[in-house]
Amino acid sequence: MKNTPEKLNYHHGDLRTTLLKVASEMIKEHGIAEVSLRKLAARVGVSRTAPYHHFKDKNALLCGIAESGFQKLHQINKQGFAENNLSKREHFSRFIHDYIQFASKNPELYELMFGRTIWKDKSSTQELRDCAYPCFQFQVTMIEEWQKQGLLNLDENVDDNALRASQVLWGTVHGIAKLFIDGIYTDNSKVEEICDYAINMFLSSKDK
Amino acid sequence: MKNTPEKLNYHHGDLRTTLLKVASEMIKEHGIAEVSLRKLAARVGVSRTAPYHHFKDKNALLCGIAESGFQKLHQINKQGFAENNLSKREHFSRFIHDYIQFASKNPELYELMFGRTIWKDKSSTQELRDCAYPCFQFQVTMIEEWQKQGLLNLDENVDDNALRASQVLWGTVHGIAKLFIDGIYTDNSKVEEICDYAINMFLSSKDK
DNA sequence: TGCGAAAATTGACATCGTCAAGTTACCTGA
DNA sequence: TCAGGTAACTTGACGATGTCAATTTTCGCA
Repeated sequence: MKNTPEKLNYHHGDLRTTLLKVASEMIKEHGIAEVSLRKLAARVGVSRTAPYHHFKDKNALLCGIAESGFQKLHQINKQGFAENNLSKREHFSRFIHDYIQFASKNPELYELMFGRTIWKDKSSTQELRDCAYPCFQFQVTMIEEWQKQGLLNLDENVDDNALRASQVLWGTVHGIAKLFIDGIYTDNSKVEEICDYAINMFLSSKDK
Repeated sequence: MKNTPEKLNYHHGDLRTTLLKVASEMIKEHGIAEVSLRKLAARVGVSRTAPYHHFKDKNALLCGIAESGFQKLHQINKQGFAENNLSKREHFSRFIHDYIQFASKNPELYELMFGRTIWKDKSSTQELRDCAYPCFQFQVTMIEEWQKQGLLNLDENVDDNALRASQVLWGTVHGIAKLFIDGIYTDNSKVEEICDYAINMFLSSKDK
């Protein structure tokens, strides 16, 4: 019944959560650039400086939103990896497709998660790092797994295989995602096709 | 002798060029975010609105800078391609390394060239597009060439090979570049190594 | 009941992009 | 030579933004 949150009260009650939620919506709908603390505060029905009692500054709030993005992505990866009626090739394929799907469906969030706004100049929050690193690490571990199983078309002469393979692979999906998100690749209907092509390029010949 | 440009004159003489030059320096030294029209104007020794007589708005000025970036990149690619005492494998390798080198050495410029500031929302200038598309196209053509020569580890079942291969390949280098530039990959000393690994992954087995 | 801390507010400031109106310098044609 | 138009440039102003400082309101606990 009380679905419409009444802002009668001086104390909002759960402003922090509300700010994150509403800001996420604003980002999703109008893009990161359109989010200002003042507009956000207005939309929540609170004074312009109220958010400062819950976030050190704008950057901290954005980090908070990015956190939830990493949680979501991490969860997606874990789900895919846990799917146990798939061949390793299918697992690999699913990982790539899931990743790109996530990026295409949440372009603004993805931009925020990996954009320089946050990571450049060490402006990332400790909490964000605590959220993001396990997510990164999980991806590295997955790829390491496939690499050990000989799924990938890799260079036997390199020692540091696992790390390098995952760096290149992540680079590829990240790059494709970015090129789409930033409007350089424009034909969105080709996303999956490009992914499939990438997957094939990465597979060792015997697994094609 | 007259190396110090005297700003005595009401009419600057060549403000447009100067703005582009100084703005480029500012970008290179302090990053895109630190460039404001006002600071730029001040540094050039001109009033805050003077730039508006040479550029429609800030975005147009940034596009102007990006233009020169694409020209530089295009030139680098052409040079590499023209080098005729290299094997095709070496050509391919050089292309990748050159690209990443360019990105690492001009991170802020690269960010500008491919960032959403410019390409999102069709805010790119016509002149910029006239500069960028040939650059893109050249890359596609090069990759198409290597693909025809059977250099790449690609999927014979796909029709649209050339375009797809170039999209994936560009995605990879772009992604790696971005991950470094945006501060997610932090060990810059490993750039070349990662590139070499990528190159090996892309090469068809017989060419390794 | 009273009091301290937490939550929220208003006021203020600097910075920014950009518009409008005015001023200055140059160039061209009579 | 000079009149006048035009391009280059300037000052003034506006609204938006992030954020600080000082203040007020409310809550929860002793």
